[in-house]
Amino acid sequence: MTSNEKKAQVFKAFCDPNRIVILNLLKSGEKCACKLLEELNIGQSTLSHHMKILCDSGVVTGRKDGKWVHYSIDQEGVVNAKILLDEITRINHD
Amino acid sequence: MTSNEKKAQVFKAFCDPNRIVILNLLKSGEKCACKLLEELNIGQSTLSHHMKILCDSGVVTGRKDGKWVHYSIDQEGVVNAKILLDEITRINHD
DNA sequence: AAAACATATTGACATTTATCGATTTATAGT
DNA sequence: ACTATAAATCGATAAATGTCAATATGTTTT
Repeated sequence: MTSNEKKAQVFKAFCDPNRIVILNLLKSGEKCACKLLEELNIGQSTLSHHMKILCDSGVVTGRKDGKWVHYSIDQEGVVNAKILLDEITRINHD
Repeated sequence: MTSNEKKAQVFKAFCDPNRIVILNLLKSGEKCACKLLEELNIGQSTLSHHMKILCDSGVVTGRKDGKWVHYSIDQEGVVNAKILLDEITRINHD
């Protein structure tokens, strides 16, 4: 994967409405997939698919605990996304 | 378009490698489409498609000047994207 | 060991997106 | 008016994405 593909991957976290809803649910703290599933009108496999994209972006992490996976917003990943956004859009003053 | 669809639309600007390249070219200042086209290995209609997505996101603006359109990074749109990113990822401490 | 539960993976399908070439629209220069 | 140039739009196609139902994997409980 090229450097630009990696950067693009980070922002895929934010370019689907369902993932925005999921992130919004995670703002109030860690939640397991089954809890997220209750609040969304999507199937279980679809949720799993979105969680994979969110984790791949680095913005969310999953903590496995027995049969549950508890997902939360990863502040390190968020900072990374913010730095990236800044780099991508900062004007050069040479 | 729902509120979340609008938010998602903003980040579409950043989730394609070619658009990251385009933004990178615009960091050094305003450029017309024909200049961008020289530096990219894509067809003219494809570039036009990407410029539409970038403009729709608010992160880029086009200034028409005769037969040219000069594109540049729109700082107001950038600030909007940064605020959105912050809102979407900020943890609630209640 | 068997049943129940949480999550991931697979396969299928529909929608969206990226891409191109051709055409159209608008502007500039001759 | 004609020609050339810049950019947008259109139509087609291929690739990627979102979605579901079914199945598989791993864990807990009985």
